[in-house]
Amino acid sequence: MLKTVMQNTRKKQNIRKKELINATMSIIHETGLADPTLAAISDRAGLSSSSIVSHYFKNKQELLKETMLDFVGGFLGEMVFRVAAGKSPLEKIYALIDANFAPSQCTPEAISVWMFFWGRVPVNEDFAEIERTLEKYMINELKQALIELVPNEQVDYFAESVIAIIYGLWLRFALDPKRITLETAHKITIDLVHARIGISKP
Amino acid sequence: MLKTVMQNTRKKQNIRKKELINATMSIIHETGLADPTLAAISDRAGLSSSSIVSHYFKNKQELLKETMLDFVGGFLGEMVFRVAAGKSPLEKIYALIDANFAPSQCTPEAISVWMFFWGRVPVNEDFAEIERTLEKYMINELKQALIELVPNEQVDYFAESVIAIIYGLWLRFALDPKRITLETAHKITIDLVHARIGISKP
Amino acid sequence: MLKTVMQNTRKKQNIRKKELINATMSIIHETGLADPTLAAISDRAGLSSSSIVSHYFKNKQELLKETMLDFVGGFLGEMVFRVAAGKSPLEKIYALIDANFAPSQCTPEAISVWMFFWGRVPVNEDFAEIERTLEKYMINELKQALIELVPNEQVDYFAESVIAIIYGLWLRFALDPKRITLETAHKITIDLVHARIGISKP
Amino acid sequence: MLKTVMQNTRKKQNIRKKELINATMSIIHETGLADPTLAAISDRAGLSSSSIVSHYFKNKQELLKETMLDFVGGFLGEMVFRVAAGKSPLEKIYALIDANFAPSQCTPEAISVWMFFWGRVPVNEDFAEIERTLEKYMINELKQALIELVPNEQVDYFAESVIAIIYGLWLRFALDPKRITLETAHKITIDLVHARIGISKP
DNA sequence: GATGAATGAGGGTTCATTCAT
DNA sequence: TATGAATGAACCCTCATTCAT
Repeated sequence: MLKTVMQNTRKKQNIRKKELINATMSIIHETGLADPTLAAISDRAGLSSSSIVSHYFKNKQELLKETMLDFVGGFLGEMVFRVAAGKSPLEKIYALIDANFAPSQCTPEAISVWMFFWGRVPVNEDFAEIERTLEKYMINELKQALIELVPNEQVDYFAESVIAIIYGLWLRFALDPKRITLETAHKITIDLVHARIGISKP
Repeated sequence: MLKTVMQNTRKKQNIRKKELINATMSIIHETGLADPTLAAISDRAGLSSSSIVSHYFKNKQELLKETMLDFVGGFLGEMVFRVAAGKSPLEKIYALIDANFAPSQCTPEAISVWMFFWGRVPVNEDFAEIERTLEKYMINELKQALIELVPNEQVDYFAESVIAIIYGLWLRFALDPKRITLETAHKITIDLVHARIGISKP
Repeated sequence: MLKTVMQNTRKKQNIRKKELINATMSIIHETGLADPTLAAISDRAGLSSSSIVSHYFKNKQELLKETMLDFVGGFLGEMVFRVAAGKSPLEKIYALIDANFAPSQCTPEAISVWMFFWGRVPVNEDFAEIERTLEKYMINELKQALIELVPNEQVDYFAESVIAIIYGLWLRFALDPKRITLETAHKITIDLVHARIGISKP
Repeated sequence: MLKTVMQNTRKKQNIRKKELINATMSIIHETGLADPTLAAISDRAGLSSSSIVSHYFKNKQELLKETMLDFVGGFLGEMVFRVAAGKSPLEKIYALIDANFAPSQCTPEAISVWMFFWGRVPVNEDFAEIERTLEKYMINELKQALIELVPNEQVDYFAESVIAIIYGLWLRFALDPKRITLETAHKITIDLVHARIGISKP
């Protein structure tokens, strides 16, 4: 009985936290990557005062960190899941690419948040740590697949190529979504893989 | 006589402006991509008061805009010059890639300024306009070279691939310079071009 | 029966109040005489929410007032008891001095609370009233003893001297406990009494 | 010429700083030893916004520290001067006592500031350092005089007695100025000295 | 009785900008 | 040209208090 109450409380609290996190992402998108203010965030979340934030998060930085953990973590989870479902090495690579260009990552809001995140990585140690984790997982999954497709000594090099093209297309897309469609971006990446693997197997 | 005085004055004024622009870049680098404050900038420029800035620039935004014009313009000029020196289409492409990984663009400070610039493009219309110009020139030079190397209908697609990999490697390098050397980044780009052209000419 | 329940309830309530009062003193000591926050106090008392305080006290000021009543009242009671036990006028004066330097008043926490109290007297009317009561009792006890030792017209003057030296040594001790030991402080006061009475009876 | 300008500027700045310091003391007195707010201070100084304070002081703590340096320093200077003017050891002790009860230290505002200062010494390290300096000088002057009046081994003990009675009377006076006049306080101290020296020379 | 949610006021600080000199 | 003075807006954060459960 007590347990139920506590779970409900816990759940309720998490719901409100999630609402604030969502509000944060929403505001980041809306104000164009500028530092979101707590006032705007709490207003968006339907709360009346910015002081409520400290009820749920230690401070602004903590809110931002948890927002990114939620966001990047969501992507990471989806990616790992997709890759795991790949039957062959090549399929796994495709899955990884697909994850990067998945609809959930391509909404205007998601793009804004990614840009916000990347732009702050060099300044924000919390963000940097998240980025390191993200990159570790991505590069790891990629290498595990590549190792069966290319000579050992070329794995690192190929992995870097694939990651780079994904990041690059993402950046291009974010800088001006009208310049390139996601489909094209997706295709370019796949083609690159083909080309690289093609020339690596004489 | 008066003209000479005015020219001197004008020249002097430009010198001071350049000093402030350099100070701006210096501070951007030092404070880690955070919004530089006028106080920090004027201090770095050896001026004692931040109010002096409005003698040379309308406001902070104007200073930032001119800083980016100076910085991005410098890169653009160098790039155009290098490409023009290329004897063949392929050489021109190499030249364009070389320009992107040129030493002048790879100092820690230059990397910081690039990141600052890119991160603000979605927020700052002035920056966005500069970015559009930059991209127009780059893509133009690239296409002029590609048109002689690949079928017409593939030019856009190839150009986008090359630009994307450059941007991607840049982003990777900026996020963590220790993860990849510029030499590797350079080589990956060149290899990509080879691979793409390779598979496009069976 | 009902009465018993109510008494128990009343007793329980008083226990909780006392816990909060103790917590208040504990926090005052720990945070170094700064204004204690209700959050810190309720946390120290083992309660999870600061809002519980208003169940037991009207508001923060009331809690502080009752804390001081408890603390100063404790000292006052002890002092009155000690003085009453004195057999002669001189013994009563000694008892009064002893009470001021009694172990219970000399713990680091007690010193902090005294300092907090004195420092707030000029600001806090509740505290001021408590201080007036304290002083009234002390000076009264002192004068009743002195009246048998010195000429009538000098009683006020002597009383003031003794009280002042006690307060002064206390302040000195509180400002830096390492500068003077309590034993020395005690001795100085006794000596003063001797000296004063000595010269008053040629 | 330039020097004159700089001096004027410097002087002007110091004038404004002094105004803010005076405003701080004024507000401390008026709001009854509570932490003065920058808004109240700048308002009192005739400035419109609290932000101006950071033009002259790093932050609030710095303003408070300099206020106390100014205030306590003023007393210390006066005391040292008075003591130096004393012709004999006894005169020097009288001078020290006089300094403590000098009119400049006995205005209602001065009393408030002293109470504010003492109350914060245990919390504020800057204040503590000032207090240590003050006490060092006072005790030093006192001992130099006492050494010619009482046996060597009693100097410390006597000095502590005198300081304590001064502090005590001060505290008494501050807690309720109506309870004791400064004249009486002064007389009590002098009498104590007589009494102590009297009994020390059998 | 006890908890967590929510509010609103207030404070210190930063900063771009304007103005007088 | 250059400086220092001054302003006002904005922001984050703390905290006592109230309310529903």
